[in-house]
Amino acid sequence: MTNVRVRFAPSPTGYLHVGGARTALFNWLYARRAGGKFLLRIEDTDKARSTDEHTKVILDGLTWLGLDWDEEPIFQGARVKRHQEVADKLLAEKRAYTEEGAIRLRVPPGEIAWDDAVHGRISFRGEDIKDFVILRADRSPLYNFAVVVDDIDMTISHVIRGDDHISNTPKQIVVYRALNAALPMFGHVPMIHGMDGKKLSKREGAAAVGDYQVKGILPDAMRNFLALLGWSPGGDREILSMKELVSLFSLEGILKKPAIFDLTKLEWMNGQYLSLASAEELYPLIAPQLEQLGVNGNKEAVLRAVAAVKTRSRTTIDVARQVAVRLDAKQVVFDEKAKKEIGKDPAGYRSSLEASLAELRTADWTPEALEKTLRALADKQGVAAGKVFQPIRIALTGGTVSEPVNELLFVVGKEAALERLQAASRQSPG
RNA sequence: GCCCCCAUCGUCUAACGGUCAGGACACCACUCUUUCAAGGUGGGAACAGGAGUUCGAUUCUCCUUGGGGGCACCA
Repeated sequence: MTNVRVRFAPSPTGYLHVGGARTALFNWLYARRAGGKFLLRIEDTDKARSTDEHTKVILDGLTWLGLDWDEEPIFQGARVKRHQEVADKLLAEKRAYTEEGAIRLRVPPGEIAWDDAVHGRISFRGEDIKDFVILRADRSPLYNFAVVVDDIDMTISHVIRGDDHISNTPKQIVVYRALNAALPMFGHVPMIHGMDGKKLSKREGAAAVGDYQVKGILPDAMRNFLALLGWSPGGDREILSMKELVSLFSLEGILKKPAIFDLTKLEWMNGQYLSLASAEELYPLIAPQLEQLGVNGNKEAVLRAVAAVKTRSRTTIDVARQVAVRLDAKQVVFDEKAKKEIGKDPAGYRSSLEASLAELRTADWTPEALEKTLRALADKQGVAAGKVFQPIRIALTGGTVSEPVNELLFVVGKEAALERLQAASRQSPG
């Protein structure tokens, strides 16, 4: 048993920012590593901006990333009575005073320092900090006060949060002191910046984890990528499972400098996870997207197509698009490169397809047999194998990139493939 | 303006006084191949600057510069 209790305390604003998601992940990893509790507190005191729907977005985002929590989430808005009670107590003890109806907490002079888990010792001076309001005239509590009251009541042992809270920490320490409560361990993790070096904004594509879900990123990849932004287990490890992350995580491994969010590397990592995943695992993610594209194929066919294309894909959207092309001729769109290839020699393109068709009609429809058949055809005609393969690839997919053509034929299926080749050999596309 | 934090390839990072400063993404070249956004091989690419401490600093200290964050009766 440990008494490690960490919390993630987002304010529900309608989306889970990647920075917040990473903070949640670090808290979660720390809790799980230590065998402690991971708790949630929703900072919903700003009623104008917070709704149940907004809270749900946060919870869904965490769930998507594979993060679970241990007790029912606490809602800060439901605790105002408690905040008022504590503020009144401080007032009675003369640690706070009234000013224009509001209650203001005294900040005594002297050093206010703590040993930060990621930065080491950080020190402020009480003289630099003004007495601050903890309860408004309408008796609603303020953030820096409410968080501490809640953290104390929840017996939070470690407060791991973004760097932007460093300058809130001395104020919060003043509250802990006024309440005679022991300080938790504070750890301030650096921010995540966009490619411009500034705070990550929606302008650079996506800033919320839900956006990446929509973009076709796998949760495992997202989690792996996020974990490595501002944290390192040391050494060269890159692809790390949830289990490995838990066993390797430590506060000491958190870097001090802000990290820049590199979408390209996220997509690369996603590609790695796509290659690793089985078609069966990917199926539930691909099927809805196919439906959206208006493609219906039986599961067997979809699985075969997924297996064929996932290695060459970076997102599940890529996968779905390519699967769609293989299952439904209507999804075939000729891209620029393909048109250019055909344009070089339209007659040759068609005659090559006709020759292949003649052989394929009677061929055994297995990848091995198909390759033999087509290579034999190329030999017979005295041309490079590519002359035979490439027109088929273009006719079948509308593009110049795919898995090996024999596998492609197999995935599309005999009947459909022959139809498409037949059609392509008769007319050159747009 | 005041307070605080930070500083290794373009980006993510390794290094915890002695390394030809390593890996990954991206990029380039070559290679494999029937194409590639796949595989393989190789290449260019960094210790912000200046003082110290030390036999020896990327590593420790200080300064400068640069970047970031915060200075609410927001969270």
